[in-house]
Amino acid sequence: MDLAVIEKAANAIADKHRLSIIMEIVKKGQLVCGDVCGFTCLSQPTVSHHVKILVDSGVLNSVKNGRIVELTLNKEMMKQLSMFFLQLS
Amino acid sequence: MDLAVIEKAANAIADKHRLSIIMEIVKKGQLVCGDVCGFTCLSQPTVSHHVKILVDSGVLNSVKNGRIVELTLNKEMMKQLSMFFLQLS
DNA sequence: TTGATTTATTTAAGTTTATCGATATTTTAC
DNA sequence: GTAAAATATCGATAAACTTAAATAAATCAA
Repeated sequence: MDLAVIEKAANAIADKHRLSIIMEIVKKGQLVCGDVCGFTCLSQPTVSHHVKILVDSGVLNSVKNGRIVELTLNKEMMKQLSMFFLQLS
Repeated sequence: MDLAVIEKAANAIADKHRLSIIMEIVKKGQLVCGDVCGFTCLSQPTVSHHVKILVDSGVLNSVKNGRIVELTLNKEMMKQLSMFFLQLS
């Protein structure tokens, strides 16, 4: 378990807007970037910025499909995080 | 599961120095603030600042014992975090 | 009580992050 | 090829964070 991975993932999660993106993906299964502008009050460049942080950290998976980007949760990362905190508890 | 709790805990964890404080406590069982100045290269006020963030977020427990502050891991919080990510995986 | 020790607070500088308007890039539709 | 749509990048600004020096507060020891 690489601590740098944990640190980066924690940083991605440690934001109100990014957490709400995660929870919306959990609810819907997947999202495209444009959806995020809808349920948050953020501009498109700001959404793009937050999505980049989530994807770069490994919290979200992104698949480019034509001109849209489909976002899903990286469940493998969720499992790793769960195991990490389980070991600490 | 309150998302604000998750956000605050994630923020506390999302820092190299704070993560190393956590891991040192895991290894040793407990620490006093002064110890942290030893194994990190941080000044005493900086350590105090980081410890405050960790305690305020609920990641660490602190017990004042005379003039020293004993720090332990809040395992209940670790359990909550583990469960949160387990549900997402 | 005086001096030493441990932690907290204040303040300020430097760095990073969040935000959005403007613009660019990529892809689709016509 | 042109226009529209989805996302990314750039540039600027404001807010937040990290850090440490200086200082304060609390407690212990002699």
